Order: sequence, then C-alpha cells, then structure tokens
Amino acid sequence: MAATIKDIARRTGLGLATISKYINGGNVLPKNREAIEEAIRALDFKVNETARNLKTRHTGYVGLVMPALTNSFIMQIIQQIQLQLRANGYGTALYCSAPGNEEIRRQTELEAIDFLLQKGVDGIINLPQNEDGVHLLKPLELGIPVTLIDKQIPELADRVSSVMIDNVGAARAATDELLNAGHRNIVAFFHGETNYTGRRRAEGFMDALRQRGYPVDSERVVFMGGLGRGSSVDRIREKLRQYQPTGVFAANSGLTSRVLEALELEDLRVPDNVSVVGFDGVGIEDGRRIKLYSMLQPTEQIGTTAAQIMTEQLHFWAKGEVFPPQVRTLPATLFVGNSIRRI
Amino acid sequence: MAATIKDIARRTGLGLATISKYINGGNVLPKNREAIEEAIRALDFKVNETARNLKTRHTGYVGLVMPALTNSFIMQIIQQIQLQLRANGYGTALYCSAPGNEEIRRQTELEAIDFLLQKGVDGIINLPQNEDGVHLLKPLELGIPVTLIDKQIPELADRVSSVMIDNVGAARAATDELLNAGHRNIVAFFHGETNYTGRRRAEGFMDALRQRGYPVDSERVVFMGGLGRGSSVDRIREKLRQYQPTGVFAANSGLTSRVLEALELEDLRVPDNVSVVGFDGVGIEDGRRIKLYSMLQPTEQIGTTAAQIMTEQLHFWAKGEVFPPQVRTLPATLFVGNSIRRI
DNA sequence: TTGTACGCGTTATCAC
DNA sequence: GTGATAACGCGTACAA
Repeated sequence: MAATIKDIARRTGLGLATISKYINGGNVLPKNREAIEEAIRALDFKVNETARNLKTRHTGYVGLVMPALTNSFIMQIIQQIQLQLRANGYGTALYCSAPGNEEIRRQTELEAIDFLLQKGVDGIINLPQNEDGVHLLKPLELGIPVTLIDKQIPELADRVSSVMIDNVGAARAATDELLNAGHRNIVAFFHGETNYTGRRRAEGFMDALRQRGYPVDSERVVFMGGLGRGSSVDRIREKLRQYQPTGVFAANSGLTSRVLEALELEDLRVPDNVSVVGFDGVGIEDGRRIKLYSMLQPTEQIGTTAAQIMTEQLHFWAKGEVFPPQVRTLPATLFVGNSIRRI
Repeated sequence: MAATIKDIARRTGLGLATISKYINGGNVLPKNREAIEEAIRALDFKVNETARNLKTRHTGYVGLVMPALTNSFIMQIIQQIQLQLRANGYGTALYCSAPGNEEIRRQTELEAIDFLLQKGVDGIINLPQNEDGVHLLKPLELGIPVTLIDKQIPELADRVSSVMIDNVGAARAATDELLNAGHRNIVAFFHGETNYTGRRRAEGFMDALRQRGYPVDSERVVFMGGLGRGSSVDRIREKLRQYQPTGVFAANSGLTSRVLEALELEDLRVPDNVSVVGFDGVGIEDGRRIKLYSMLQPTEQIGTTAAQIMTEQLHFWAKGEVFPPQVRTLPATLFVGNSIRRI
C-alpha cells in the first residue's frame, strides 16, 4: 500500500495541513522541512493525483483529438505535442478517429469530446475535421480551453486559440516554383470545397497566378471533396488527360500520394512529362530517383506551440483569469527535390 | 456546476446508495429506476470519474509507452490500440520517447513508467526498447499489468503478456523469396545484436539458407547496433561494395529505408542490379515505379489483441484473480512488389 | 430493496 | 507557521 500524507504526518508528528502545504510549495520551518523530506524518502511517498484532482477539479491530462493516423504530418504533430505537454507536467489522452467518410468523422469528433470530457481532461487540443466546430461548444461552455491545430474555425475565432501554417503563402510559394520554371498549364488539387485549409491553399495558388497576370482557369483548380481513394485517383486521371498539364500542384499529403498514383497509372513520368510540387513530404522518401518538391510544415514548432499555448491557458484558467485566444501563423518551408523540369 | 448523485437523490427523494447502486448496474424497483433515469436526463448527470477512481483505486487509463513516432508501423499500432482500448472503455495515455541513442531511450523508458504511474494508469502496454525490462519491474511490483508488443523479454516471460509476429517465420519467408528467384549471394541487415527482434529475424534468415543446404556466411549477416542514420548508411554501402550481393534483405523499416538510400548513393538499380526484400511497407508507396517486396505486420490485429489482453487482464485483476500471461504470435504477410529479378 | 454513515487522500479555511 | 476540520463525489458495509 502506498504511503499517504497521513503516514508522513504520523511519522513526523506534524499535522496534515503542514505536509500538504510543504508539498505544494508553502513555507515551512527548516527543521520540519527536513523531517518531511526524510519521511517522504523513507516511505517512498508520492502524492495521490486522483485525490488531489478530486479536490482541485482538474486531472493533469490534456485531450488530443486527431484524425486517423494516416500520414506523417499528423504523426509528427502528435509526437511533439505529447513531448511538450509532458515537459509541462501534463499527460496526453489520445483520441484518434477511425477512418471513414465525412459523416462518420463528424460523429466521431463528437464522441471524442464526450469521451474525453467523461474521462476528465483539463483542456483539448484538436485538429478539427468538423468544420463548423459544433463539437467544441460543450467544452467551451464547461470552461475547458480549446486549441486548434492546422485549421481555423472562423465562427469560434474569438473563443479558441489556433496554430497553423500560412496556408496562402505556402501554396503561393509552391506555385511560384512551377511558374518560375516556365510552367503555364498547371492543374492544382485541393481538399474539399468546404475545407478551410483547402480553400486557403487554393487562394494562394490563384494569388500566384494573378500576381503575374496569368488567367485563372477554375477547371484547373480542382476541389476533391468526399471522394474515396479510388475515385479521387480516377478524378485526377481525368483532369490529367483532359488538360495535359505540364505542372501539377497537390495541396496535401493524401492528394500528393494520389497524384503520384494517377501519374503512374497514366504512364506519365516526373519530371519529364509532368512537373510536380507536393505537400508534407510525401514522395521525398529515400531511394526515390525522383524526389518531389514539397511544402513542409514545421511540425515540431506547431506541436510545441500548441502545447505551450494550452499550458499557459490552463495556468491562467487556474488563477481564474481570462486568457485571450492566441493565433499563431507559422511559415512552411520548401523541400527542393528534382521533380520540376524547366520549360 | 455539474450535477452529482446527491442532486439525483434530492430530486428523486431516494438515498445516495440507491442511486449509486443503480448507476453500477444494481437492482432497483422499476418506478425508482424510472425516476432516477428521468433525473439523470434532466440534470444531465455524469458520474465524476475522479471521485469514483479515488474510491475504486483505478483510473480508466491505460498507459501506452512507445518509441518515437518515426514509422508507420508504430503509428498503425497506436491507432489500433487506442481504438480498441476506447471501445473497451479505457482512455489511452500516450507516452512516446524522444528520438535518441540507446542510453537516452533507456532512460526515457524509465521516465515514461514513472510519469504514467504518477499520473495514474491501470495498465501499461509497451513496445520495449530497453531489452532487459528493468523499467517494468516497478509496475509489476505494484500489481499493474503489463502487455508487451513486438518484442518479448525472456526474463519477464512468466509475468507479462506479449503479442508479436512470428519473426523467425517472417524472415524465413522473406529470404525464401530471394532464394526462389535464384539468388545465392545475399546480404541481410538486422537490428543491433542485443535486440530480440533482430536476433529472431536473423535466425529466420539463416534457417532459410540452411534448409536448402546453403552455407551461412556470418559476414553477410549484418547486425547494425547503435549507429546513427548516417553511419549505418555508410556501413551498408561498404557491405554492398565488398560483397556485391545480388539480393538484399532489410529486417525492419528503418533499415529498409537506409538500404534504399545506400543503393541510391551507390548508383545500384532495383531490381536490375540488386533484388530487395524489405519490411513494414517502406518502399511500397504510391508513385514508385519499383515497389519493394515487403514483409507486412498485421498491425490492426496486433493492436486489437494487445488491447483485448490488457482489458481481460484488468477485469481479472479487478476481481482479485490472477491472470495467466498470454503470448500471441501472429503471422506476417508478404507484399508482392517488383523488386526481385530472377537469375 | 433502501438508507445511513463512513472512508478514499488531498486541499482549503480557519482559528491558534 | 501550524493543526483540527470540513469539504470534494462516490462506493459500500451495515443496519433497517
């Protein structure tokens, strides 16, 4: 049986309150301090977090609500958040969606919040899939802080913090690479139209064209919402055949992988037939003769920042102060591959 | 303020014990049951897990101690464990090591256990890096069940459960592919010599050769312990130059990726110059003209099984019964690529 | 079946 | 600075 503060009190002859105060950093007479420390060592005392939590009404856990673990971007984010949260003394309660269609993911995100709230978490860090943010209303009402990653939810902008990359800038930079190499016939693929990130990246793509005075052909700005893997590959192949682009931009990791597959099926070579810029490091793996140009998100920084914001927020909250929502926009960097041919 | 069972009691006019009993599945008079259910709905009552935990001395969390999230094998395992644990009513407290050398990882694993034990977990699922298992002694002493993934720790075999693939069989099957295609000069790369998984896979490799009466050249059975990424690539390149193998087997995901890199640097083509069998799906990504043959671990099944075993174990433990350690060995499957040339 | 009273380990509020 | 004592919300003998 583990030792409790009662045992410490008995052994030192001091009162419970004194022990408790010492443990929580209060001032105690030097000789008492030593006695307590000795007893703690001797009895191998550890505070019972559960009891403490019952009293203080917090749990020491932060809930991490993520999509299914299907790509390295998500993985790296989790790694980093978890690392930083722990460094700040918090445990990470992980909840990843099962893969599924939009309706399922929507439902899952709702369940995620319920589950974590029930288990008990002090805050929630979320990479939202459900764009309207209804799932975040309950924690917010309960006064549980929320930090968003990767996406912003405009309706909640004044109540939640968020950290993400400069999506417009990143897409613009990616497009510029193609443009600089002389490509004019570019087809670009984005998430669903309802997706915040996808819309921003599409903006960046179009920005780049407009900045140079090139026309924007909406048929070449392809939103790929709600399609399974197979049908999105088909969709890409269609576009490839129809417009015969010399350049392709894929605006996220999943799309990059699908573009690669479509290209292979169409027997198109990179960069000889088509130049490609992708996202999130898909297609830059070792042993590839052709490594894609790729927009890389600063995952470590994103994760660290999100965890830091959450921690600050929790500390404010503990003191009963209000915490102004933070919004951090980080720059993405370009991985220089050999997937672009000058024309 | 959230409703408590006191509120329910007041509202229904019943005693606290009755409410509590109902919540925990006890028998209650039908009319009382309805009254309670009504009150629960009306007051949106949720049991306070923290208070319950203080009483029952468990937390509803299972700790998941994993290496740094650097490959998809680990990622899929986590996804699945987390999914199944949740289905069984448990939360997942994730703790991933930071990347680092062996000494650091050893230390980290110790910290992981301390941290989780402190935060409070009912059980621990661990993909061990620390082969001697000293980090598991403390939870075991405390009566906290441990389930191992991927590796076995022989010294603890009678105290912990484990679920992993048939490493010997998997390596043998991989080697057979090369052998069947006529390759005789094969160099194989394994984890460090001290690594259980690596040793088993090396056994399988040698088994395959011996079974056909081919000699085993220990110089071609390469253990790569304690090397950074750069130096292990160098090491592979050396072996490649020295023995000019027609076939290469890489016994895990990291090594597969390094072999790919070394091959590229040596300007060796797959499968024209060298035939390759890898592990864990590295090198079978979309858009590759050449996809590797690869031994795939049944990650969903591994994860599900580990979580199930843990849950059973916890239930036994809750009833004060002893739980015989379970050992599950699952088969790996071969991904058929186009990285082997018949000779 | 139902209700009372107590305990789980800690923190917080007072007097002292 | 210190020490009783009352919460925190729930489970559970025990008695009714």
